[in-house]
Amino acid sequence: MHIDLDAFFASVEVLDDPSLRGKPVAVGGSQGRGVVASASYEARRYGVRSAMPTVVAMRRCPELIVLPGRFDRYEAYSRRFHDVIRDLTPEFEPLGLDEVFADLRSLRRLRVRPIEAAEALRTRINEELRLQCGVGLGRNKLFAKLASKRSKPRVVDGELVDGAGVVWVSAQLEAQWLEELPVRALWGVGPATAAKLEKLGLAWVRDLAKVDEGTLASHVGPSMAATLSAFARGEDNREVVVDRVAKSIGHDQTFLRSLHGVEELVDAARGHSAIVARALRSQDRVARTITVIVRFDDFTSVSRSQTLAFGVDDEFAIAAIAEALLGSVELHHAVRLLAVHASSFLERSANQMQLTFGFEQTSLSTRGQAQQVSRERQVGYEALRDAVDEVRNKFGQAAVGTASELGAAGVQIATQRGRHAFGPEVTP
DNA sequence: TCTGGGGTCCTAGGACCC
DNA sequence: TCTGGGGTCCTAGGACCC
Repeated sequence: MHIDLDAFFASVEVLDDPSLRGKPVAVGGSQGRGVVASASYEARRYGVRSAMPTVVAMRRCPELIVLPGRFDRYEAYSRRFHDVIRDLTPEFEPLGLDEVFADLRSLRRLRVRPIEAAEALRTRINEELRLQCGVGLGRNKLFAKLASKRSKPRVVDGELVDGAGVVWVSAQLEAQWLEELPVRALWGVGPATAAKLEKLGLAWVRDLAKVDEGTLASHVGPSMAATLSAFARGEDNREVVVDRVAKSIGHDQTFLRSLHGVEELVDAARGHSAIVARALRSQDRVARTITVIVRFDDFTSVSRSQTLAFGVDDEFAIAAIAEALLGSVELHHAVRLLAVHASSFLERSANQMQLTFGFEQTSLSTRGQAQQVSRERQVGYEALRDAVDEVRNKFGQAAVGTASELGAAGVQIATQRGRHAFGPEVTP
């Protein structure tokens, strides 16, 4: 079973502000370089779509209401969504905040009928969460996902047409879809792969079934070839994976105005590092690999990464590594995006060594050789940092922070009542 | 019209070990 | 004197998903 919430972010915004109901609403970046993350069906009638630049969306629909997005709210709704699924079965796998795959095989002996379970689920999601959703039932992930897509409302000639809500894929329907769907409809086939297949004269799923896997592999690689050949036969052996654990954590930011020079980048990287470090600590994990990604104004990107022998979860340590990595990037253009990612996780308790205070003076040429830091000083620092984490968890991210995260403009403390600014002469 | 931010997975080359 | 094959790990880049 695949369940997909309709226009999720936009729908949550409408629930929280009923005056938006019936209006074209989009969630996404409203400023210069933003894109649409989610659009209400009213907005879709104008041709507004996810991933569309907001300026384009505004052109198509001048009265579009663009909201910045409140991910805490979406996460809260997502948890409630998962709670409802969990009542049916614990065997489910979320994909992002608004979709899940559920494995219904173990429900057979309980004599739960999939169609009835799907209908009941839809009713509960509608009544308890006040959200709409589509449900697909199929023999594997491939068909379940295609089915949930078919179950949804859609825009035809600018008019909204209701979906069936639940779609079950019969053997006949399987055959029909394999016959009539374009390759682009398949999971894993995006613009690049579709273009390659197009060149081979393979525009339809039925075409894939005729070409041998080896030929396919020489054009799209062995893994993709195997997947596509299987899909073309209606086969998909992907399991529903319960309790997937993240393999990387990162923070990407596209700047309103592009950055110039390594100093501006290093400044920005401090903020990124703090966000990544906080996420790491909240999950009691440390990362051995730190990656920076730089995207230039011409949209080319470069990445640099370094793997250490031990893990880090400290903003200063991560920022120091990021800074060294950024130093090896040739800045031939202005930079529109900077990302800092952490991967190769270890449990915090399994970590051999912690790298924290004082690392910023360490030359990275020593590659993983931590500067000797007095144990006392390190323990004191970690206690301080953990206390800061606690304050933030209780009172919000803006409650307390370091000056370096805020940049050269000085220390600013945001409160719910107002904003107090202190000049750069203040010593934090 | 001009391209987000959170992720996953794959590929290819190189270093290194046995 | 020149060179194998199996394997792991790391780095960089790219495609894709929501």
